[in-house]
Amino acid sequence: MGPMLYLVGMATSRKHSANKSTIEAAGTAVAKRSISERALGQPDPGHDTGYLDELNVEQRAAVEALDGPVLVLAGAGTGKTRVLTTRIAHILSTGRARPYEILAVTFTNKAAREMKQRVGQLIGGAVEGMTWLGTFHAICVKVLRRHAELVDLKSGFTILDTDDQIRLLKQLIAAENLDPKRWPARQFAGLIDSWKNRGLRPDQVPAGEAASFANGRGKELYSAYQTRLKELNAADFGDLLLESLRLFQQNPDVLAIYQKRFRYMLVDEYQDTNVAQYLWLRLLAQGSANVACVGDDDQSIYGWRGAEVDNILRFEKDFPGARVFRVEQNYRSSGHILAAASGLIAHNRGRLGKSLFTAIGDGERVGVESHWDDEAEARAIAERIEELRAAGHALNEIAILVRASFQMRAFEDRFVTLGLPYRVIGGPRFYERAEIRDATAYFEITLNPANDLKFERIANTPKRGLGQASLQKIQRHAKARGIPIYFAAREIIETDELGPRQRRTLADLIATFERWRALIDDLPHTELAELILDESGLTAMWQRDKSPQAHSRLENLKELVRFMEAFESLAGFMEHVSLVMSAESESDGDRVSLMTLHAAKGLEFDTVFLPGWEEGLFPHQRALDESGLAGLEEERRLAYVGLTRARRRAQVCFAQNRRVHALWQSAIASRFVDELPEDHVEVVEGPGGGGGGNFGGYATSRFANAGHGFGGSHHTPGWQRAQRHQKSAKTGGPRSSPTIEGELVAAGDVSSTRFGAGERVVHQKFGEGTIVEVDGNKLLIAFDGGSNKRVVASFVQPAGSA
DNA sequence: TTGTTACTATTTTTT
DNA sequence: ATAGTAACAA
Repeated sequence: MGPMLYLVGMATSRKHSANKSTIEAAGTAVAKRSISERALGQPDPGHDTGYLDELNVEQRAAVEALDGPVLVLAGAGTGKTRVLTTRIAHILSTGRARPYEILAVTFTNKAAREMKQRVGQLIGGAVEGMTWLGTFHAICVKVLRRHAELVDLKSGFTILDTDDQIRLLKQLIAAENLDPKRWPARQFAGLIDSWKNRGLRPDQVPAGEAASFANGRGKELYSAYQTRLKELNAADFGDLLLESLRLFQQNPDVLAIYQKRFRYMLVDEYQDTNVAQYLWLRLLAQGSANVACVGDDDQSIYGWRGAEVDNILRFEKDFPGARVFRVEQNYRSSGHILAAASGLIAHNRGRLGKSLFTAIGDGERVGVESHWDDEAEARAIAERIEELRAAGHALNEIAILVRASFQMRAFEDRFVTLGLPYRVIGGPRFYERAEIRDATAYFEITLNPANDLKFERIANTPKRGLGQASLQKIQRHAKARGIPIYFAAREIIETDELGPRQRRTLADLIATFERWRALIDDLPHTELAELILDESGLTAMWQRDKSPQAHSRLENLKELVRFMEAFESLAGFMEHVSLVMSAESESDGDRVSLMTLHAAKGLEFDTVFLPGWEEGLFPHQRALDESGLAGLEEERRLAYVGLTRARRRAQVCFAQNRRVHALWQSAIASRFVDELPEDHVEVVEGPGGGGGGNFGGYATSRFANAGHGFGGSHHTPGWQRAQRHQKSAKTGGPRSSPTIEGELVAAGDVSSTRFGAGERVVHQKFGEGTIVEVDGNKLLIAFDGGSNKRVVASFVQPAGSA
């Protein structure tokens, strides 16, 4: 069905007659396109603009509109980054600006890196001159370091990470004699963050909101927090933006410098900007007004952390004379997938409207399938993956996108038992891991003893008998003398304030730091780092640790030192650490990717599995409760993002029963499932097609629709239902028999293993255990953690073999 | 000061 | 269920 150029998606927006014309325009685009494309295909005489030939008409128009405000609405897979990078190349090659006169902002370091690299491909070494290409935060830091004194900071200010922030807030809450249980620091951190996202300083917070925390003392507390930050010469992430905004607002002369400097401005993912970023940008754009924002309102999925879709919807009003370009040819997905995604997103009301089309052809329809529960779901998907692999598909081209990270467990369990290589994307970032934070805290104090929060972090890590009692004494002394804790500690060891034992350990610690500090200039920084890791006892601490992750933590520490080699000095490295909170390294091997939908934005795969499309989970109940219709629409955009990640195959599924927390709940299909346009969907119906051998019970756990599921086929005993009613069950089936039918796969590789029953082994995820039974290449292991699992032999190692 | 037990919250996540 | 945290006891 369908013409070569497949047209999909209706621009659905109540407003703008413009959208109507979009539909019509899209209708005629097929014919017009090829003609105008040919017409424009001729190289523009005069300039060396070969890079423009790579673009289609729409992209090219967006690139060539250099003057004045421009909004580029670039749908999923339409070459958004290409437009941005080519635009930069165009500005440079037409001599409109020098590299350092272009401001290009992204949200993530990854995006910044990619942009830099791709601009480099277009224009060569000149990218190095693009000093103002980076994340909002990185650019703000750069500005703030130059003018720190104007916002009550010193140029060497430190950037607080989340841990530091929480620790500080805890202290403040305690100082105000508030019940830390009733007023958790975490929650307050979130509140402050949301204020900062909206560009609100303490005096600007609406009274009602400020009163909502700490018995109405929220505002005072926020204010106290800011004061404390200045005392510590520190800024949190929100401050980077907020303070540079204040800098511009309160110092017109400084603002003028940057307005003049940035002749051209480009913003990536504009739909993700928050109010503070918007205000910041608008101030700067009042200079040259050559601001180009690229984004897709349909992919705005970060509303919950302050992003304002409104920014993109309002663009034409905010930037008078703005021109809007739509880039609508999708180069990623085949027809049915794109059509399904477009049909789904058409249910949203507040959107600018786009009609994506693809020339790739119809391809496969989007599969819709239901399963009995989350385990059956994982089993079925893993099975499909095995099939794809057997058919020659690379695992790297397969992804499973979930709504919430707890869903990953079922898949991980399944993959581990099958021995299917997978990788989890997202999760705790490298620099957020405890061992890395501890290590960097030691580095930081060596460089900068005045960093109180870091000192507090490691004073008793590893445990050295300096508990909170001692720490409090030091803190009190520091406060009384008005000096940083480190120096207070150095003074207090001269007194009898502490017990003799604590006094000695503290003196030791301080002396060690002094010794390290003396070595900064004499020792290569990586060697110093290794020395610090050893002498601090951190290495020993993890070597002693018997938990299954201890080994990987040690690996991480080694990785950290390796990572440092890329920097010139310890100080250079530390500056980097505070801003670049990611260091992905493991991209090796052919693996299935497992991640949240949020983490998937910007990625693409041949095959995408979208499990868990159930009411309450997706759309998530909380999104609905907290944000109503807006929340629902954001969830729908998330579904849209998920579908549009797929190039050739997308498989949606939902479970009829899902364990939420501890108890089983019956689930109903997500409304999004029924919003998919029927013509582009392939429903896997009923148990009829099953009968896959002896394991029919699992192979046939596919029902057309939940709700009507006559789930009681031969292999679905009543215990599930029983479970639902009497949620007492201690040994729910899943736990005690995790992998009854592990035989389904891995049958090809039954070579005996080097293991025997009774041997001690280590598993990366489950820790140590004893082999109970050997069955081909699969081992039944009683893990010390108390669980019995069946695991493929290649996933374990003999215990004790480092 | 450290280790134990009780209690609670549990979407998404960058900088 | 479970993990992370906070109060409590040794």
